[in-house]
Amino acid sequence: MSKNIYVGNLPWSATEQDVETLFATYGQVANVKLISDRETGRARGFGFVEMESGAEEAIAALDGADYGGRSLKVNEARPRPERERRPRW
DNA sequence: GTTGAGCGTT
Repeated sequence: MSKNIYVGNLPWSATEQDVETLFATYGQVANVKLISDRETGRARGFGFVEMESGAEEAIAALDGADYGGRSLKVNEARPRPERERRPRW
């Protein structure tokens, strides 16, 4: 099973591979999802990392860690309200 | 050619 992690305060030039490499130091990274503005396509500077293992270690190690001259914000991701909207009929 | 707290598109 994997664990969802929220990562923020990322540099706008950071890529998913950068985050994956960073988190892969503490565990197995299953998936990386960087959020960018859907309308403009600009990077929002935060994303989500799904880890198979070592998630807590990565959070503890990377939360507040200096990356790109900025302090990273790493935490467990909140559960998403809904993934898909279903009509009631 | 920009910006800076936050929780995501399927």
